[in-house]
Amino acid sequence: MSFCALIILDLYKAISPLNVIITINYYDCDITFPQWEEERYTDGSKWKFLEHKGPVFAPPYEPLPSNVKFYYDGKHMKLSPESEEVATFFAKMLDHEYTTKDIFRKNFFKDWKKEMSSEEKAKITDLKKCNFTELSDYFKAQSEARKAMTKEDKLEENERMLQEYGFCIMDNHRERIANFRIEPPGLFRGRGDHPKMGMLKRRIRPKDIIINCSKDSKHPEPPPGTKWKEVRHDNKVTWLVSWTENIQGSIKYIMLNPSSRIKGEKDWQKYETARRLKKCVDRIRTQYREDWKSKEMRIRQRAVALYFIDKLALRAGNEKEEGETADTVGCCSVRVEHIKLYPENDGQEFVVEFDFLGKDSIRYYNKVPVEKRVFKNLQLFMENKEPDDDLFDRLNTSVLNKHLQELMDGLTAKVFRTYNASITLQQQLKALTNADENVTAKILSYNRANRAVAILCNHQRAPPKTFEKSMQNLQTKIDAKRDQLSDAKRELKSSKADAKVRRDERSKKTVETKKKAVERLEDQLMKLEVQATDREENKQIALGTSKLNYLDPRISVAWCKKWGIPVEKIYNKTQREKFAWAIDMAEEDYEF
DNA sequence: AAGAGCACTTAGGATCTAACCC
DNA sequence: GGGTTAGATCCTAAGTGCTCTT
Repeated sequence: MSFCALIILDLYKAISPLNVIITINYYDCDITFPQWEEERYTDGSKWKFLEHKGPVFAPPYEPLPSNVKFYYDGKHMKLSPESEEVATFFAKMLDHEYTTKDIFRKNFFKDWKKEMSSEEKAKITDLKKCNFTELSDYFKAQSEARKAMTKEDKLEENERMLQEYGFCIMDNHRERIANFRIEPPGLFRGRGDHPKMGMLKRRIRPKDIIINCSKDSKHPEPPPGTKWKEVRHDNKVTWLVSWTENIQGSIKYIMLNPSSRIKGEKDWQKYETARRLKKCVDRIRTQYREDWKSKEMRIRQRAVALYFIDKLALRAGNEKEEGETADTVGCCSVRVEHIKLYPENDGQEFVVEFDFLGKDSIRYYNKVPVEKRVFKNLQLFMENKEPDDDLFDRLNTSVLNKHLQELMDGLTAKVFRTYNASITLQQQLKALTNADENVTAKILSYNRANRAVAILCNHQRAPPKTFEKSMQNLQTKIDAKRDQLSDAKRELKSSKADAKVRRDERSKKTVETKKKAVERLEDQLMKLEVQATDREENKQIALGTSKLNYLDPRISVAWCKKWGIPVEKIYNKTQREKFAWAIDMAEEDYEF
């Protein structure tokens, strides 16, 4: 490398940590472009050039073959294609609990009727009298048939679509698109107790679609005989395609993959903000503790809420429109009914019990001892309130974030979650990693550190359906391995005795072989045992979310380098692509 | 200040695929 | 080589937080 190139590269490093990705992509890109400068935009624009092929629409509806029949009140009934399609959506979900729920059925039936012809509407008046079983069986058979399809056929089709629609050109790079397929029509499945479950999610047509690309690009053509809603050239946003969804009226987007420059840079920035919080978190903590004593109610509420956000990694808790979504809360929207105060509980003083549904209707349950001042404040906030009143009636997320912004540039409630997650990982890794242990044991330590974060952030999962069985299977394997090991040890012993008597090369060799066998078995047994521990501890905990969204990847990369663990053991291929910037940047001494 | 709209990140479950076991 | 299982990937809902409007 020439001296000049070195300087440029170095400069690059100062500007962007992503230089290597940029370089790699540069060579990967098979289209030549005017070489405008790689730079961080300072005017809020996100790109200069953007070209893509537009979205892939859901396949059109294929009417049922005539031998697959729908029955109403025991009698065969031929449905119009429009209402038949909606009927198939219900039929496909027949095995799901959803279809037994009152709200789901009510919403579905209401929307279904809108699609029916007037004759159908007159006839079909009771969902209970509808028999979808032939439809359901037909789709089950179809999915079996698809499974039987050769791997090659499926793969080829997918690969072709990916190559054609899965990439775009943004500035100088060919980038992967995250979701280039438009969501197919179907029945809306909200999470938890959602008031809109079962409603018809309508089919998206070209005239619903807004295309975003640069003026000087070749913009995608709509399917023959159709038109886009709009083609715009807004480089202040990162999305390529958008449409408005009919259930909540919100906008959906097609955006780039996490491996893209634009997402990677944002991700890196997020962790840099969290690191800046690290530098001033002591000051902020001192300040909110001081504010617990404030004369002003709103300041006390703000300070207590912030304490929870910091200590318990709660989400901010924006207000939600009633009746539009499931009833879930975060910190600022917690209600009196969601907490219980115990002046004394299990030998601890000033215990607060939290019990509420958070994001995705995941239950947050926690009993925590708090400072006396916090406790007294909570009592005060709850005075003369009904159970369904807001605990923090003088606070909302925008008030809180405005305050945080004054404490540190770029500080918002969610930065605390990122900060506390990452700092916890770093501390736990330090505490749990044992230099003398082997790679397997170290990885268990890593997973335990990861788990501590997942617990902090309340990342739960439903225990896998086959959990008990798979634990049993593993235990059987462990038992078998133990037996093998004791056999091998016995053989080793006897071969040693044998060698002592014979004193020849051949029996010495046998001893060596047997020794190797014992070692191998010991190693295998240990791996199985570690696996069992890991799996048991992970039963209801999801590690993925924190790994992907909250843990500064440079901490993990540095840990791998420090202990000689291949990074592949921690991050799979997709994750390595997403965190390429960190893998490139972080040295073993990296400190969050 | 409240509310709506928009853009973006975060989330768990469903589905697919590859690895493993007999 | 066929069935099972674990892990990867896909899907899209559900959050956060900012800006613009009233």
